[in-house]
Amino acid sequence: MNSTKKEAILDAALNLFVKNGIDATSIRSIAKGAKTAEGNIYRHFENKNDLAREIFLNCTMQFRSAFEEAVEKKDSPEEQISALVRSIFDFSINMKREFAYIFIVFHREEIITKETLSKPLPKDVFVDILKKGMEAGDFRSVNPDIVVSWYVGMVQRSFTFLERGMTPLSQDEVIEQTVDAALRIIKN
Amino acid sequence: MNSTKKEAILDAALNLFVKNGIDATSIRSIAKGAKTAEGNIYRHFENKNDLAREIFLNCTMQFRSAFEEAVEKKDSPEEQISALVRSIFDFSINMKREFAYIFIVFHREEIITKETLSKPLPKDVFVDILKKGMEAGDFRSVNPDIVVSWYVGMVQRSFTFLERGMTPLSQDEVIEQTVDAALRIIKN
Amino acid sequence: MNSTKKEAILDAALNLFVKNGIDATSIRSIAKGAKTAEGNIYRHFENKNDLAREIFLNCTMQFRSAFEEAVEKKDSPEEQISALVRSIFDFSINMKREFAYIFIVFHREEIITKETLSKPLPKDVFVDILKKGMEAGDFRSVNPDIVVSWYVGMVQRSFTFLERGMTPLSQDEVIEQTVDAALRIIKN
Amino acid sequence: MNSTKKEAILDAALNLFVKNGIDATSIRSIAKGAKTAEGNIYRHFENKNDLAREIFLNCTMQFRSAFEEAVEKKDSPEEQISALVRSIFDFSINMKREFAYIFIVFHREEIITKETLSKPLPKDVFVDILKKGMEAGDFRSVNPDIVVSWYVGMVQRSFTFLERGMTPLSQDEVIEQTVDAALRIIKN
DNA sequence: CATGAATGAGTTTTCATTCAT
DNA sequence: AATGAATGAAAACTCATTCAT
Repeated sequence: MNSTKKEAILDAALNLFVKNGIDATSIRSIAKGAKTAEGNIYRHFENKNDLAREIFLNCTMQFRSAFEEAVEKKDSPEEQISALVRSIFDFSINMKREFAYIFIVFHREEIITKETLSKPLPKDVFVDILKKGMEAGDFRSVNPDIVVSWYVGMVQRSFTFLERGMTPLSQDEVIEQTVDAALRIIKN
Repeated sequence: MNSTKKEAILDAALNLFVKNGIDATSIRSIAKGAKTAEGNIYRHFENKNDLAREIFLNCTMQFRSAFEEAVEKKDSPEEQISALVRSIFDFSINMKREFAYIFIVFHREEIITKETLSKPLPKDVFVDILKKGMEAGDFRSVNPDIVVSWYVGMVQRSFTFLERGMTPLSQDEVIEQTVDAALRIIKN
Repeated sequence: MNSTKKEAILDAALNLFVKNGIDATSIRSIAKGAKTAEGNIYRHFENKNDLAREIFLNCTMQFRSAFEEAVEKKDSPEEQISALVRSIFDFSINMKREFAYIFIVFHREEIITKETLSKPLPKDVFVDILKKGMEAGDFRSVNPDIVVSWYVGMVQRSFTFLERGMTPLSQDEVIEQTVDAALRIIKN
Repeated sequence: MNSTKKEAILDAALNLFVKNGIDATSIRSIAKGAKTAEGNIYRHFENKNDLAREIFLNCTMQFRSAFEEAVEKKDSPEEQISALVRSIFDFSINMKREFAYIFIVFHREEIITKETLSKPLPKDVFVDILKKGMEAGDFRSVNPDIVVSWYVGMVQRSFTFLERGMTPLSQDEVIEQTVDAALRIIKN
């Protein structure tokens, strides 16, 4: 499945980081999971933080790609926003590890340096669509950055409620209603 | 400030947990912060997780109290919801440590056991108001649990964007617009 | 049951020392077992070793008393030796804690100082009978100290074999045969 | 002397365990004695109990080998039993650490699990010779397991008396008389 | 007399990282 | 390139002992 040792290491590390947390994951357990030797990890990554950072960049890239794909198939801004919100849910379900990981590391400044955040981020796709929709008069005028932050927060937290059994709704109901709420926020 | 050693320990631990994360905070550093001996922490708490759990319960209790106070002064459901959303922001600003801490521990199952979640939670206050507003016809009919999850997610993530400099808006602007968006979601 | 706190402490300590070992028994657990406070133990004993030493002296005194009682009822040296060997078994069964404890501490020089061994010891009773039996011509001439050491060793180890299920014999069979063997060793 | 680090650890640990007891021996002191780092001990052994267990197995293997060698050179059962009892003394003198250690750990169930005792034990050699001697009519009929337990107990305790200065006999006298007594127990 | 909070040195164990092979 | 033994600092936690109340 993993063509190279490096990929095997990245994959094993992501698994363990999400399952047990970054601090509770030892280099030795990553090496075991990747079926390689401990010392070998240091051939591919400077240290544990460097490894964690590279995983973060992979995850955000995939998140961004998911957004780009979601938008491509749709025409109207409203449909595009629907598709985008839906794609956050899709990502959080199908790429559970990657979605969880992004929020696990996001506030760890030893790992996510300012420089890391200077690369293209997932939210940029969202912001572009919102801007177009506002210009076209489909959406009311709001700062698009804050809208994206609302959307991500809504999905993330409603998903947590779902997982923790804190809401009686089904997964599909949560998705439908969140998409609906997202549009209510910005429609004229 | 801290009348008892136990309070000093709780206070120092909260400081460090929020600043450096729970795993990266050693018992020794907590002892140092509380100006007590390491061993003494174990007289008051079974172990590190037990300490973390007690802090969580303190924080959620305070969060809930903040909600209850916010609601008291207002009459109409709409004003009450505005006040509640605003009080999340207030709490996230004035009780920064407590607010941050709640989300830091929330998904750590070694600390937040099912039993921990069986106690009265902050969101219950919110849910009550939403139900009343729906009955009174002020709000459209949506599952109140999911609405609360949206609100908390919106505030939490927009606050993170604010802190990380990812939005050009001022703090007050973020608050006003988030309160506005919150009402748009549920109004008829 | 324990008329004084001191007795309660001695009793709780003996229990725990035999069950878990001396090192693995904390002052706190003794205090808990004796339903008193930790600090209170230091009112009655200088330190943990002092407590362990006093228990040892109690146990050996009781062991010695058991020997004295066993001898009293018998007349001939042979019957007396039989009764004594039997009484080691009796003691090892009825005063299991005390018997086990004696051998647990015996080689711990921090606890059993040379001075401790200068007091009247259980084996002295044995030695007296053996000497009398030799003088009377009932027993062959052997150093009585070494004979006692054999007897104690035989009982102790055969009892261990019994407890560990390493012999198919019943408890009574082991006792009878050991008494028989003890006599064979010294008879003319 | 120790070709590998692992052997150095085993050797240093045995020294300290016998000298100070297992509980009173810290991993740090073992590491120091073996001239290695503390952490390295955990590469070779799971934990302290695991280390103690491996030492026990080494010791009993050597004890058994000593028995096997002792028997080889002799023909008649009586000579063989004499040689065996003598070899317990030899072992207790020349392999003082190993002999002492066996009895130190024997009753610690965290270390000597039932599984540990399922391996070939020293006493088996003894039992075989006794059985042969009984069949040949040289010895009276007694359960051989209990006889071995007597022998081991006699040697062990008479040796303790010797070391503690509790008998006026010399080492050689103790040995001769114990061998003599051992035969008296089983001869017809 | 009794209590139990406080101390701080000590214990076992883990782990990121290095390096000889 | 790959391995995994070795290192030693640091972690969580324990405990005998003291002492203010």
